[in-house]
Amino acid sequence: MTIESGDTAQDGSAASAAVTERSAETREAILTAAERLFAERGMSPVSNRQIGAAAGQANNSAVGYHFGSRTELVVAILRRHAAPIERRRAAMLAGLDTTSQLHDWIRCLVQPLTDHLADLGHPSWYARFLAQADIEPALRRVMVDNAAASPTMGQVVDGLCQLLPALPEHVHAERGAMSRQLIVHTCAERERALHEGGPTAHPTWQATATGLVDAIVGLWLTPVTPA
Amino acid sequence: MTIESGDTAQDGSAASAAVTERSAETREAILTAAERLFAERGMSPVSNRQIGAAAGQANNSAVGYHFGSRTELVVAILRRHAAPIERRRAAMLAGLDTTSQLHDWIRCLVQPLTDHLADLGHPSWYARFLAQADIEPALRRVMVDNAAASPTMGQVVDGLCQLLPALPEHVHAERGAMSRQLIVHTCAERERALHEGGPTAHPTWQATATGLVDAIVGLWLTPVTPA
DNA sequence: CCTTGAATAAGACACCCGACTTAGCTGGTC
DNA sequence: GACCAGCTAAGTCGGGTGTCTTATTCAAGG
Repeated sequence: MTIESGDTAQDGSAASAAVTERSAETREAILTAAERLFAERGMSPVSNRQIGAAAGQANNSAVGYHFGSRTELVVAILRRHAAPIERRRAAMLAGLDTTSQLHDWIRCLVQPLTDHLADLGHPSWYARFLAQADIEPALRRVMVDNAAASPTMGQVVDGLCQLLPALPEHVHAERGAMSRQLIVHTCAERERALHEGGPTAHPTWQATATGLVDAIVGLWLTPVTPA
Repeated sequence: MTIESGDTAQDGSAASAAVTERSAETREAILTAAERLFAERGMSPVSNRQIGAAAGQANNSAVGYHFGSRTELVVAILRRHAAPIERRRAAMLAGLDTTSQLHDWIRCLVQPLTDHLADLGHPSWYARFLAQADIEPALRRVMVDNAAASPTMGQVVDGLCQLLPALPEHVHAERGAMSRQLIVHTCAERERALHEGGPTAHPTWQATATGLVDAIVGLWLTPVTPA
């Protein structure tokens, strides 16, 4: 039998604390292993067996037992990072006021992720994982749904709309998509360079965020060539 | 025995025109099938057997016969599109002069691809294929090597360097990478939307190019926040 | 002490894959 | 006409994978 999605099984009263704790530990181990393997090799070529083995599980179907489907596994990885990122964004939003510039608002878009990546230390895999999930045709929908579910993200978008020049609806949508792509793939590229020991454009995640904010500000403020 | 990479086998004098032509036809069929399957499902989950079957080949190892390795298959797909794109870029470069603006040079970066995609008609898969190859860890190197081998690309970069404000070396590299990411993934996103019948930011590839050029110009002209 | 149920271990089964081998077909060469 | 080389068809084989089934461990409760 598989566990119902979402939380660990503690329905009724039968589940003991020790058991659920052990389960939670292996869940974490599986999530960590899966995130690493996905980032390194991509999603599809990594089998559930390999993930389980990398997580120290001898059971063939350990992954299937704790997470029903592949999609739920990905969602669980996203959720594990979403919480701290949301917390950072909420804190940054609280520091804004009516005198804040466009830079400050866009920084709320970028820095929660880069700070989180910096906090993860070296090596990290989350940025590359995000890039993989962003491309995988079957997972894009999960990505955007997960992003849309973020309450702080909505606040940032609202704030941006008031500061930005009036733009046609389709240009607004286009540049939003571009901003997302820049953030995800630039972070992934830097993380990859860090992992391989190659050269990086910026010495720190903080500097990377600054470069990204500059670029995205320019992207939004550039004039629209009429069709 | 496998064919040596590159062209079809016509060493010595034994190869007849009819045979090589038949071989070229199945090569084309395999390339077309592979490009479509890769774009739809990603690289790794698609097996050589499936590609061969989709190309109408009954042989298990048809792909392995015509293309030695997986990488060479990808390179062959890239090369098939590279030629017409190069041709377009060369023609655009010939139309530039000393009065050309930054917009015009950056258009030489974007429009050869978008025009090519428009020329492919509907449905096309090349943009999504590029995005997949850009992410696949094992294929990134092939991508950049292939791009660096383009002579017209070098001319564009040279032209841009003269028009752009003086930028620190690392910022220059960063924004170049961002430009590439924007082009590839924005085109992939539009192609995906076209394929799924969803809404698109722009009605045509031409308009998409204009939006991309605007964004990339803004990206390059935005001031650099000092560290 | 024995049972209960969750979590894991260990294995069985059918399936698909890549690599390899063999055979058949076709069109040119001598 | 015999021959040959390139291309394709068809099949074999070992290995990895997902799913399912059974056995084992372990803590809590009667």
